Amino acid sequence: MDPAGRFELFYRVVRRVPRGRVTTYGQVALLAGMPGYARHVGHALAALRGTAHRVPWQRVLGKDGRGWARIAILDAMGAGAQRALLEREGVALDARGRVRLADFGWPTLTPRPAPASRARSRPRTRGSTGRS
DNA sequence: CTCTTGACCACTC
DNA sequence: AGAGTGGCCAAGA
Repeated sequence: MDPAGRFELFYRVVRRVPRGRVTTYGQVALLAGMPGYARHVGHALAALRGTAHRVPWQRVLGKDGRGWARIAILDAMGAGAQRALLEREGVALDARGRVRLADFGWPTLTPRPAPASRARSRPRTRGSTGRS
């Protein structure tokens, strides 16, 4: 398949993000069936700059902490543009530019109130190389 | 071809 | 809470 095919896989996932919602690079990679490839999602979206696309790239943020996401674009202008677009969609960003996934996250996560016992059970077991 | 950087993520100190 | 570290893989210099 053509090289762009792989990116298309990510784009397809991003396109599923409804307006007014946000997701994270890692989540996109996971939904695309390529866990651990969050970085590639970033590259794929970066490749969209200035090109004709219908990918809501602004709805993809970097994960910040447990239930928060944050704009990960290094370029100040790109980051500003993303923030503006998100606000226009109704996504409320914190003073620090963070978004609460519990409110705007996608897909809708199961509301998991922090249990009294610190049984975290390690949500991401990406220790394995995932190869072979 | 090697080295560096990157729109990442999670763990550790 | 902030900084450092390791890991993943791709693209650009």
